[in-house]
Amino acid sequence: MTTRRVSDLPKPTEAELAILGVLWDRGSGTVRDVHEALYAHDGGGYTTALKLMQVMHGKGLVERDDSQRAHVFRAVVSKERTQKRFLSDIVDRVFDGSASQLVLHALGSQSASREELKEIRQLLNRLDRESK
Amino acid sequence: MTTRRVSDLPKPTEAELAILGVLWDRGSGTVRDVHEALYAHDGGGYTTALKLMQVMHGKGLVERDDSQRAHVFRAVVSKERTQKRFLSDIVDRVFDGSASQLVLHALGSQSASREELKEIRQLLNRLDRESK
DNA sequence: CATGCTGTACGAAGTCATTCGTTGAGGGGC
DNA sequence: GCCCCTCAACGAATGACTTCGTACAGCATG
Repeated sequence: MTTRRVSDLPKPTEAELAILGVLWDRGSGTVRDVHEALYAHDGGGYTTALKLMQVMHGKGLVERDDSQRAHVFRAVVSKERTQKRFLSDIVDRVFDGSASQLVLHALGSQSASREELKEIRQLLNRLDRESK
Repeated sequence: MTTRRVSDLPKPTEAELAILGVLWDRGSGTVRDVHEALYAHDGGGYTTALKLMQVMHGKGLVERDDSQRAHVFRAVVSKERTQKRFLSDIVDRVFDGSASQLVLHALGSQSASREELKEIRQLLNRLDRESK
Protein backbone atom coordinates (compact mmCIF):
# COMPACT_ATOMS: atom_id res chain seq x y z
CA MET A 1 0.00 0.00 0.00
CA THR A 2 1.41 3.30 -1.05
CA THR A 3 1.06 6.32 1.20
CA ARG A 4 -0.98 9.18 -0.11
CA ARG A 5 -1.33 12.83 0.61
CA VAL A 6 -4.54 13.59 2.46
CA SER A 7 -5.51 15.83 -0.40
CA ASP A 8 -5.88 13.05 -2.89
CA LEU A 9 -7.46 10.38 -0.81
CA PRO A 10 -10.39 8.85 -2.64
CA LYS A 11 -13.85 10.17 -1.99
CA PRO A 12 -15.49 7.98 0.62
CA THR A 13 -18.33 5.81 -0.58
CA GLU A 14 -21.71 5.81 1.07
CA ALA A 15 -20.97 3.00 3.51
CA GLU A 16 -17.54 4.44 4.23
CA LEU A 17 -19.03 7.79 5.01
CA ALA A 18 -21.33 6.28 7.60
CA ILE A 19 -18.33 4.65 9.25
CA LEU A 20 -16.34 7.85 9.17
CA GLY A 21 -19.32 9.50 10.87
CA VAL A 22 -19.00 7.12 13.79
CA LEU A 23 -15.26 7.66 14.03
CA TRP A 24 -15.64 11.43 13.88
CA ASP A 25 -18.18 11.30 16.69
CA ARG A 26 -16.20 8.98 18.90
CA GLY A 27 -12.72 10.08 18.01
CA SER A 28 -11.79 6.46 17.43
CA GLY A 29 -13.36 3.04 17.55
CA THR A 30 -13.02 -0.67 17.04
CA VAL A 31 -14.84 -2.72 14.47
CA ARG A 32 -17.23 -3.75 17.20
CA ASP A 33 -17.99 -0.16 18.08
CA VAL A 34 -18.79 0.65 14.49
CA HIS A 35 -20.77 -2.49 13.99
CA GLU A 36 -22.93 -1.76 16.98
CA ALA A 37 -23.44 1.85 16.03
CA LEU A 38 -24.39 1.16 12.44
CA TYR A 39 -25.06 -2.42 11.55
CA ALA A 40 -26.24 -4.35 14.54
CA HIS A 41 -29.73 -2.87 14.69
CA ASP A 42 -30.56 -3.79 11.11
CA GLY A 43 -29.00 -7.21 11.11
CA GLY A 44 -25.82 -6.29 9.27
CA GLY A 45 -23.03 -8.76 9.85
CA TYR A 46 -19.91 -8.08 11.86
CA THR A 47 -17.58 -9.12 9.09
CA THR A 48 -19.22 -6.66 6.76
CA ALA A 49 -18.15 -3.83 9.01
CA LEU A 50 -14.73 -5.39 9.38
CA LYS A 51 -14.21 -5.76 5.66
CA LEU A 52 -15.28 -2.22 4.97
CA MET A 53 -12.86 -0.92 7.52
CA GLN A 54 -10.07 -3.03 6.08
CA VAL A 55 -10.82 -1.60 2.67
CA MET A 56 -10.85 1.90 4.10
CA HIS A 57 -7.51 1.25 5.71
CA GLY A 58 -6.21 0.03 2.38
CA LYS A 59 -7.34 3.27 0.79
CA GLY A 60 -5.83 5.34 3.55
CA LEU A 61 -9.11 6.77 4.79
CA VAL A 62 -8.51 5.46 8.30
CA GLU A 63 -5.45 4.61 10.32
CA ARG A 64 -5.23 1.63 12.61
CA ASP A 65 -3.62 0.95 15.94
CA ASP A 66 -3.07 -2.77 16.14
CA SER A 67 -1.24 -2.84 19.43
CA GLN A 68 -4.45 -4.07 21.02
CA ARG A 69 -6.05 -7.29 20.01
CA ALA A 70 -9.11 -5.35 18.88
CA HIS A 71 -7.59 -2.85 16.49
CA VAL A 72 -8.51 0.76 17.07
CA PHE A 73 -9.39 2.86 14.04
CA ARG A 74 -9.29 6.58 13.55
CA ALA A 75 -10.32 8.75 10.63
CA VAL A 76 -7.48 10.21 8.59
CA VAL A 77 -9.62 12.77 6.80
CA SER A 78 -11.28 15.42 8.92
CA LYS A 79 -15.00 15.90 8.94
CA GLU A 80 -14.62 19.50 7.81
CA ARG A 81 -12.50 18.62 4.88
CA THR A 82 -14.83 15.90 3.80
CA GLN A 83 -17.84 18.18 4.07
CA LYS A 84 -16.06 20.70 1.90
CA ARG A 85 -15.22 18.04 -0.59
CA PHE A 86 -18.76 16.76 -0.95
CA LEU A 87 -20.00 20.29 -1.12
CA SER A 88 -17.82 21.35 -4.00
CA ASP A 89 -18.62 18.11 -5.77
CA ILE A 90 -22.29 18.82 -5.65
CA VAL A 91 -21.84 22.47 -6.54
CA ASP A 92 -19.94 21.45 -9.64
CA ARG A 93 -22.19 18.64 -10.65
CA VAL A 94 -25.70 19.89 -10.01
CA PHE A 95 -25.49 23.62 -9.38
CA ASP A 96 -23.42 24.62 -12.39
CA GLY A 97 -20.62 25.70 -10.13
CA SER A 98 -22.67 28.29 -8.31
CA ALA A 99 -22.39 27.95 -4.55
CA SER A 100 -24.89 30.68 -3.94
CA GLN A 101 -27.50 28.90 -5.99
CA LEU A 102 -26.98 26.02 -3.64
CA VAL A 103 -27.29 28.30 -0.64
CA LEU A 104 -30.56 29.67 -1.90
CA HIS A 105 -31.94 26.19 -2.39
CA ALA A 106 -30.75 25.03 0.98
CA LEU A 107 -32.15 28.01 2.82
CA GLY A 108 -35.40 27.80 0.94
CA SER A 109 -36.20 24.16 1.35
CA GLN A 110 -34.83 23.29 4.73
CA SER A 111 -35.51 24.69 8.10
CA ALA A 112 -33.02 26.77 10.01
CA SER A 113 -33.42 27.97 13.55
CA ARG A 114 -33.36 31.64 14.48
CA GLU A 115 -29.97 31.07 16.01
CA GLU A 116 -28.63 29.63 12.80
CA LEU A 117 -30.15 32.38 10.71
CA LYS A 118 -28.37 34.89 12.88
CA GLU A 119 -25.10 33.10 12.38
CA ILE A 120 -25.59 33.06 8.65
CA ARG A 121 -26.39 36.76 8.64
CA GLN A 122 -23.20 37.52 10.51
CA LEU A 123 -21.16 35.60 8.01
CA LEU A 124 -22.96 37.43 5.24
CA ASN A 125 -22.06 40.75 6.77
CA ARG A 126 -18.47 39.77 7.01
CA LEU A 127 -18.40 38.67 3.39
CA ASP A 128 -19.96 41.95 2.39
CA ARG A 129 -17.30 43.90 4.17
CA GLU A 130 -14.54 41.81 2.68
CA SER A 131 -15.76 42.10 -0.87
CA LYS A 132 -15.55 45.87 -0.69
CA MET B 1 -40.82 -1.58 -17.42
CA THR B 2 -43.16 -0.41 -14.73
CA THR B 3 -44.17 3.19 -14.52
CA ARG B 4 -43.11 5.10 -11.44
CA ARG B 5 -44.10 8.24 -9.68
CA VAL B 6 -41.60 11.01 -10.21
CA SER B 7 -41.09 11.12 -6.48
CA ASP B 8 -39.47 7.71 -6.29
CA LEU B 9 -37.37 7.67 -9.37
CA PRO B 10 -33.89 6.43 -8.59
CA LYS B 11 -31.17 8.92 -7.85
CA PRO B 12 -29.22 9.61 -11.04
CA THR B 13 -25.69 8.31 -11.12
CA GLU B 14 -22.74 10.51 -11.95
CA ALA B 15 -22.82 9.81 -15.68
CA GLU B 16 -26.58 10.10 -15.76
CA LEU B 17 -26.43 13.46 -14.08
CA ALA B 18 -24.12 14.79 -16.75
CA ILE B 19 -26.57 13.69 -19.40
CA LEU B 20 -29.49 15.21 -17.57
CA GLY B 21 -27.50 18.43 -17.47
CA VAL B 22 -27.36 18.50 -21.25
CA LEU B 23 -31.06 17.75 -21.55
CA TRP B 24 -31.95 20.44 -19.03
CA ASP B 25 -29.89 22.96 -20.97
CA ARG B 26 -31.25 22.05 -24.36
CA GLY B 27 -34.75 21.07 -23.40
CA SER B 28 -34.33 17.85 -25.35
CA GLY B 29 -31.74 16.06 -27.39
CA THR B 30 -30.77 13.02 -29.37
CA VAL B 31 -28.04 10.60 -28.45
CA ARG B 32 -25.84 12.36 -30.93
CA ASP B 33 -26.43 15.71 -29.26
CA VAL B 34 -25.48 14.31 -25.89
CA HIS B 35 -22.51 12.46 -27.24
CA GLU B 36 -21.14 15.58 -28.83
CA ALA B 37 -21.74 17.68 -25.78
CA LEU B 38 -20.16 15.28 -23.31
CA TYR B 39 -18.23 12.43 -24.80
CA ALA B 40 -16.87 13.37 -28.17
CA HIS B 41 -14.13 15.70 -26.94
CA ASP B 42 -12.57 13.09 -24.66
CA GLY B 43 -12.88 10.16 -27.00
CA GLY B 44 -15.90 8.57 -25.40
CA GLY B 45 -17.76 6.25 -27.72
CA TYR B 46 -21.14 6.94 -29.20
CA THR B 47 -22.61 3.67 -27.98
CA THR B 48 -21.60 4.52 -24.45
CA ALA B 49 -23.87 7.53 -24.53
CA LEU B 50 -26.58 5.49 -26.21
CA LYS B 51 -26.44 2.73 -23.65
CA LEU B 52 -26.56 5.16 -20.76
CA MET B 53 -29.59 6.84 -22.22
CA GLN B 54 -31.29 3.51 -22.76
CA VAL B 55 -30.63 2.64 -19.16
CA MET B 56 -31.97 5.99 -18.06
CA HIS B 57 -35.07 5.41 -20.10
CA GLY B 58 -35.49 2.04 -18.47
CA LYS B 59 -35.29 3.70 -15.07
CA GLY B 60 -37.77 6.35 -16.07
CA LEU B 61 -35.34 9.24 -15.76
CA VAL B 62 -35.90 10.33 -19.35
CA GLU B 63 -38.72 9.97 -21.80
CA ARG B 64 -38.24 9.24 -25.45
CA ASP B 65 -39.94 10.30 -28.63
CA ASP B 66 -39.23 7.61 -31.17
CA SER B 67 -41.34 9.01 -33.97
CA GLN B 68 -38.13 10.22 -35.60
CA ARG B 69 -35.42 7.85 -36.61
CA ALA B 70 -33.07 9.56 -34.18
CA HIS B 71 -35.03 9.30 -30.96
CA VAL B 72 -35.45 12.51 -29.02
CA PHE B 73 -34.94 12.38 -25.28
CA ARG B 74 -36.23 14.68 -22.59
CA ALA B 75 -35.62 14.70 -18.85
CA VAL B 76 -38.50 13.49 -16.71
CA VAL B 77 -37.13 14.89 -13.46
CA SER B 78 -36.73 18.64 -13.25
CA LYS B 79 -33.42 20.24 -12.48
CA GLU B 80 -34.86 21.92 -9.41
CA ARG B 81 -36.19 18.73 -7.98
CA THR B 82 -32.93 16.95 -8.60
CA GLN B 83 -30.93 19.72 -6.99
CA LYS B 84 -33.16 19.52 -3.96
CA ARG B 85 -32.72 15.81 -3.82
CA PHE B 86 -28.94 15.88 -3.92
CA LEU B 87 -28.96 18.65 -1.41
CA SER B 88 -30.99 16.83 1.19
CA ASP B 89 -28.93 13.71 0.59
CA ILE B 90 -25.75 15.51 1.40
CA VAL B 91 -27.28 17.35 4.33
CA ASP B 92 -28.32 14.04 5.82
CA ARG B 93 -25.14 12.19 5.09
CA VAL B 94 -22.38 14.66 5.82
CA PHE B 95 -23.91 17.60 7.66
CA ASP B 96 -25.80 15.70 10.35
CA GLY B 97 -29.09 16.94 8.96
CA SER B 98 -28.24 20.60 9.45
CA ALA B 99 -28.86 22.62 6.32
CA SER B 100 -27.52 25.77 7.88
CA GLN B 101 -24.23 24.10 8.66
CA LEU B 102 -24.05 23.39 4.97
CA VAL B 103 -24.89 26.98 4.15
CA LEU B 104 -22.14 28.26 6.39
CA HIS B 105 -19.63 25.97 4.73
CA ALA B 106 -20.80 26.89 1.27
CA LEU B 107 -20.71 30.61 1.89
CA GLY B 108 -17.38 30.36 3.62
CA SER B 109 -15.46 28.37 1.09
CA GLN B 110 -16.86 29.45 -2.22
CA SER B 111 -17.13 32.79 -3.83
CA ALA B 112 -20.39 34.60 -4.30
CA SER B 113 -20.92 37.80 -6.20
CA ARG B 114 -22.34 40.92 -4.61
CA GLU B 115 -25.52 40.33 -6.55
CA GLU B 116 -25.84 36.86 -5.16
CA LEU B 117 -25.07 37.99 -1.64
CA LYS B 118 -27.86 40.49 -1.95
CA GLU B 119 -30.26 37.82 -3.09
CA ILE B 120 -29.29 35.62 -0.19
CA ARG B 121 -29.79 38.46 2.23
CA GLN B 122 -33.26 39.09 0.90
CA LEU B 123 -34.21 35.48 1.35
CA LEU B 124 -32.78 35.62 4.82
CA ASN B 125 -34.95 38.61 5.65
CA ARG B 126 -38.02 36.85 4.42
CA LEU B 127 -37.22 33.77 6.47
CA ASP B 128 -36.74 35.96 9.50
CA ARG B 129 -40.14 37.52 9.07
CA GLU B 130 -41.79 34.17 8.54
CA SER B 131 -40.28 32.53 11.56
CA LYS B 132 -41.78 35.18 13.85
C1' DC C 1 -6.10 -29.41 27.67
C1' DA C 2 -10.72 -28.72 25.51
C1' DT C 3 -14.30 -25.40 24.70
C1' DG C 4 -16.07 -21.20 23.61
C1' DC C 5 -15.62 -16.35 22.82
C1' DT C 6 -13.71 -12.47 20.32
C1' DG C 7 -11.00 -11.00 17.09
C1' DT C 8 -8.55 -10.56 12.06
C1' DA C 9 -7.80 -12.21 7.28
C1' DC C 10 -9.29 -13.68 3.04
C1' DG C 11 -11.92 -14.95 -0.78
C1' DA C 12 -16.29 -15.52 -3.20
C1' DA C 13 -20.58 -13.83 -4.75
C1' DG C 14 -23.91 -10.39 -6.04
C1' DT C 15 -25.12 -5.98 -7.60
C1' DC C 16 -24.49 -1.85 -10.09
C1' DA C 17 -22.28 1.59 -13.19
C1' DT C 18 -19.69 2.18 -17.13
C1' DT C 19 -17.62 1.19 -21.52
C1' DC C 20 -17.38 -0.83 -25.86
C1' DG C 21 -17.90 -4.17 -29.93
C1' DT C 22 -21.02 -6.22 -32.97
C1' DT C 23 -25.25 -6.70 -35.35
C1' DG C 24 -28.92 -5.40 -38.10
C1' DA C 25 -32.42 -1.92 -39.75
C1' DG C 26 -33.46 2.17 -42.53
C1' DG C 27 -32.60 5.40 -45.98
C1' DG C 28 -30.15 8.27 -49.42
C1' DG C 29 -27.00 8.79 -53.31
C1' DC C 30 -24.64 6.79 -57.12
C1' DG D 1 -29.65 -2.48 -57.30
C1' DC D 2 -25.61 -1.58 -54.26
C1' DC D 3 -22.84 0.95 -51.02
C1' DC D 4 -22.40 3.80 -47.19
C1' DC D 5 -23.91 6.38 -43.33
C1' DT D 6 -26.57 6.82 -39.17
C1' DC D 7 -29.03 4.81 -35.87
C1' DA D 8 -30.92 1.51 -32.03
C1' DA D 9 -30.42 -2.91 -29.72
C1' DC D 10 -27.99 -6.10 -27.27
C1' DG D 11 -24.55 -8.58 -24.81
C1' DA D 12 -20.00 -8.88 -22.82
C1' DA D 13 -16.23 -7.19 -20.09
C1' DT D 14 -14.55 -4.55 -16.47
C1' DG D 15 -14.27 -2.47 -12.17
C1' DA D 16 -16.13 -0.71 -7.85
C1' DC D 17 -18.94 -1.45 -3.71
C1' DT D 18 -21.11 -4.36 -0.52
C1' DT D 19 -22.16 -8.48 1.87
C1' DC D 20 -21.16 -12.67 3.88
C1' DG D 21 -19.06 -17.41 4.86
C1' DT D 22 -15.14 -19.69 6.33
C1' DA D 23 -10.73 -20.21 8.42
C1' DC D 24 -7.70 -19.48 11.91
C1' DA D 25 -5.30 -17.14 16.09
C1' DG D 26 -5.32 -15.68 20.99
C1' DC D 27 -7.06 -16.03 25.29
C1' DA D 28 -9.93 -17.13 29.38
C1' DT D 29 -12.51 -20.48 32.01
C1' DG D 30 -13.83 -24.80 33.43
